[in-house]
Amino acid sequence: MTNIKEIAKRAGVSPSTVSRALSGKGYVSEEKKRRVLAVAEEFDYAPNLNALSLKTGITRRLGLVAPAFIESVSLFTGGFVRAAEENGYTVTLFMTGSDVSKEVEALEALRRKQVDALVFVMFKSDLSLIASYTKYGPIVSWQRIIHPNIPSVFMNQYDGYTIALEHLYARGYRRICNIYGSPTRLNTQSRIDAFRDFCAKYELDPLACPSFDDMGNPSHGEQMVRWWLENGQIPDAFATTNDRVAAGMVAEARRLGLRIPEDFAVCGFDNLDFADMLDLTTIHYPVNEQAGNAFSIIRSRIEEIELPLRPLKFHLVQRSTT
Amino acid sequence: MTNIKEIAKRAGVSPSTVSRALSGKGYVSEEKKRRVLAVAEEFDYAPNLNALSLKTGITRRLGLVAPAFIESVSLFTGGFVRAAEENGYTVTLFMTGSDVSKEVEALEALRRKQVDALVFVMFKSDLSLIASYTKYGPIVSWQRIIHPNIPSVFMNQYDGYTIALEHLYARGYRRICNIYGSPTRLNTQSRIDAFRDFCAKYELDPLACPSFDDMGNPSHGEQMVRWWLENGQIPDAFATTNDRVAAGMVAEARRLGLRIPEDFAVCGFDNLDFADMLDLTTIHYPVNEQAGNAFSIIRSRIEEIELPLRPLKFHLVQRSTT
DNA sequence: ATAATTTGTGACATCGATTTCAGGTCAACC
DNA sequence: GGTTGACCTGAAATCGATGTCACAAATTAT
Repeated sequence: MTNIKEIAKRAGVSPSTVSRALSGKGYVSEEKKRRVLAVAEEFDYAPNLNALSLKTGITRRLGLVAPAFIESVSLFTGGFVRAAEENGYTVTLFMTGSDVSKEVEALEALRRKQVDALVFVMFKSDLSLIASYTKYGPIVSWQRIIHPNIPSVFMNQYDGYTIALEHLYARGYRRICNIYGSPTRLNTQSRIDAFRDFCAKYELDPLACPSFDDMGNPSHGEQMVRWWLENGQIPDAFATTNDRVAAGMVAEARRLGLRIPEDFAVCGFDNLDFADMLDLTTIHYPVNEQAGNAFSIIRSRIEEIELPLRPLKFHLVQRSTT
Repeated sequence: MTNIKEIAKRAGVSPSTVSRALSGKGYVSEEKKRRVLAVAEEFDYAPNLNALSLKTGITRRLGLVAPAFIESVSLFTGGFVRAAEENGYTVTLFMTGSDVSKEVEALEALRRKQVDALVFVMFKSDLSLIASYTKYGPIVSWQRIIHPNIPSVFMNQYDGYTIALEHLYARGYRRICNIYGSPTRLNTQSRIDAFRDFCAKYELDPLACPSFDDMGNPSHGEQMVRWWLENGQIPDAFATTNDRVAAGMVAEARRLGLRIPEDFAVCGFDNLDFADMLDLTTIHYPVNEQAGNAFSIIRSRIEEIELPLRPLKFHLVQRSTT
């Protein structure tokens, strides 16, 4: 274990001088600097980051809290880690399985100074509980929330959903069915608003087709197709929560011998990897870049600097399901 | 910042006694113990983990090094993080983008005691370079390698590939085409062996159908389909590197109006999430459990204990593409 | 020539914990 | 009564870095 003291002894100087020589801060004579650098090189010196963290109170480690590493989370994680590493930060993972006690463990890690800040991809805890930890470091949320101390990097899905609806309309579909996620999420409300405004604009009857709540998995998509086959005429098109639901619909339709988009059209949301494989029309959600913004917010708080956030936009990726 | 000294003062004892009271090691009178615990509670004490790491030389942090968070990596990561967290470890991510210098950064993090051990999901560096860091902590590889100091948790794909081939044979396919990954990987060699033995067993002509190397992405699968349409009669069935290639084939076939499995059958490998959505027959690879084994190896080295590894097996998941 | 800076260096305190060590009390045992 | 050992406690060293401070030498300014 070559530490700074060891190097100091070998180079015939004090530990303070070694520290100065290596960090480049403060005055050190050229000659001693050379000697220290040579010795450090020779004895393969590497600073102990734990000592540094203890001394400075800064770890340059960020915690990312997510329920599981399903695809959209992986996308976010990838973008976040890239941004972090480019700026000399490192990312520590906390996997909660939507278990509140695991979320608390992540919060405790912040309190115990294992990480400098946290980003919650998704959480179940009370917002007030999470907020009570902001005194230990910045906390950012991807999940759309409103709280003075916890910035959230959500994108307003009103715009994205409107793009989907306009696209379906342009393709000639008139009986459009909405498949929503959890009604308690703010994003769902935005989508409902988007649909209402869309109907008003084109003078469509918003009641011509029911909406469905709490859909999110492929199995929900499968159920949806079967439900319509048993309960009346299937709508022209479906605007869905996400690609996973849409994928379930496409898969079930194929199994049942239905044709897409002739029998019904489907538009996904997110543009995950597999959307391409399924040839699914979808709304591209720039998750990667958004994760970069989450990092920028955290960094600007930690380093107390202004950082610009990249403006992000949804856009349509048309494929063969509409 | 309530530290142990603060608690000591408030409780009217020495820091040593506080430490003993909280850790439960050594003698402390019942009365002082109660007092210390009460004060710690009251002042919301939480130990500083950096101080602990510095003192003990142990961080209980593990590094996971991967090129990117594509699906199979996410699966591995999920399994690894779960196992780690269950045992009081935390996982820090290093994303390399297959860049050797980024791999070195992860190795340096081990040297600087930011993590206690590393698991490489995949790497490009020289094995000898990585091996030179094993003196700083255990290093485990998922990528199949052979090195005395770096255990690798690979599964022999001979067995898995044989299952795929036997299945295709049982379904009546005789002209079977192999789509391999990188020929330098040991797993590819195992698959080639599996195919040779398979042909010998059923007296098939191993030259009746060419094999393809270096395939790994959906786009490769698409190219493959088009290549066959231009270059002669398409084989009965394809055994592929992974689900991604298989997905590309399925997608392209649908686009071109080919029927699967009538025009050709496809068997994937890995059983990733989207295989289900595509209704893809594939070989299930227990990545999750294997990640758990990777953790067990690391833990057994760190804590110097014996831990059993779970025996893992490939199995077929039949869906509609064969 | 003297005052004021700039440069260069090491001793020492500090970050926040654990752990060793030395010393003290008290009961039990021979 | 003296020895032994369990119980209890706090001072001080330690982990490995940084940074303040005091002091000295060299350089520049007045």
